[in-house]
Amino acid sequence: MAEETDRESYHHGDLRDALIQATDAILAERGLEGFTLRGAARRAHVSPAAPAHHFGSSAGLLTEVAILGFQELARHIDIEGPAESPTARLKRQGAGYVRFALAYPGRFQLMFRHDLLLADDARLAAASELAKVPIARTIQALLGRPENAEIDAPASAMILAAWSAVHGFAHLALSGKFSRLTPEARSQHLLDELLPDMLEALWPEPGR
Amino acid sequence: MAEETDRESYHHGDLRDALIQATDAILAERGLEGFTLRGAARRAHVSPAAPAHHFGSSAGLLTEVAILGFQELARHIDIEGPAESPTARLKRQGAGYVRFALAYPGRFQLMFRHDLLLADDARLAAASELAKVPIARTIQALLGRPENAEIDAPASAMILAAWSAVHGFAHLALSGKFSRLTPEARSQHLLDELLPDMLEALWPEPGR
DNA sequence: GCTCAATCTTTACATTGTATAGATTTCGGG
DNA sequence: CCCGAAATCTATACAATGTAAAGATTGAGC
Repeated sequence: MAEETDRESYHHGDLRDALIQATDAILAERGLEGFTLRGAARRAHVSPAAPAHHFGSSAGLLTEVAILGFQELARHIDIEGPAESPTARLKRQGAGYVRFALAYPGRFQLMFRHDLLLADDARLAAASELAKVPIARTIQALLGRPENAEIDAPASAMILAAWSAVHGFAHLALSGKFSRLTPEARSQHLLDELLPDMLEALWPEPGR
Repeated sequence: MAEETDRESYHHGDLRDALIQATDAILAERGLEGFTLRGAARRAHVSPAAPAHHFGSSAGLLTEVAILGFQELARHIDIEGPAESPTARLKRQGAGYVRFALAYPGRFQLMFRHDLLLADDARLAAASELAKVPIARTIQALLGRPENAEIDAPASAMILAAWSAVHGFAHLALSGKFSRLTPEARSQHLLDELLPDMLEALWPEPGR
């Protein structure tokens, strides 16, 4: 089975982007386990060694996809909503975090597999931090801090708590630890029942 | 480089257990990325195909190791301690969870990689549930429920919250998301500072 | 228009998981 | 005791993977 390289011109034109798109598509269709560097190259109609020139290695390509993933995650968290209490906002953001993880499990799992990524890539670290910003802002409001106040120790602990709780929930869900339900019904049940209940247990809404 | 199979007798004697031990040792020494089925076979001085007869596949062997991991995790959580408030006990158990993850990262990561395990193995599921029991017991006490009371919805939400928080913390730590510190100092800092602060933010100790 | 660097292919290699078939040993029933 | 069958392990083989090395092709700047 020869590698399909039926292309009109020798040069691809925009191989770098094509490989990133191909990888993202594979993650969506077959999950992280379904990804291989050669598979991505096939999908972009280039030879197995072509990706190396643009990304150095498999980890280089995956790092680019992970960066896009963190940016997309930030967008899922930072959704606009009605005027609401800080705790309600925190819950909506937490739901956004988990909704992203369940909707794009391949992307999400990749983003935290630092054995597959260029661990000390500055842009990756920056993108990762980016996703934390909206949560941090809400926590500050929840603690009654003024806008743009410095993040002190209690606030930082609370941010870590919120992040860990939703991340742990998402990761446990994707690891199959909540799976007594059918796969289709599960996502909705997780988002509509389990997650709100958990968040309510951690940050009770005053008017309840 | 031939596979080393210098053994006095044709049969190994206790290959099944030897392979489990070899795998666990590899996880400890080189992490989960360092594991290969052939490597485990080499370490047990048998041929590459020998494991298949005892475990069917790589996932079969790893599942056995994961089961042991969950049992060991349960032991790390269920440590005896001085008489204390339920919140204090919950924090000690949470610290046990995270301490296990940081001390045995290879094991811990494996336990939640259901792409590497026999996902619907009953014994694995049981071992996984086992680790949740001590936490559930403490939550019941924290909510003022009588001993051996049924777990109602609020309790279940709280258990999920505690589990998710410590699991998320551990997973984020192992994914390198807290890594501004040197690797040696990090574990202690995480366990002595960050984690207690986070748990204190979620379950404040009355006398503080 | 020429040169050179960028881009991509070809080929090759070590390594992996595991399927298949054969060798060796153990063990229980006559 | 012994002998056939089952259990256990080896040998061989194969398709796939990541990527290194060397060669082919193209485009961009002078």
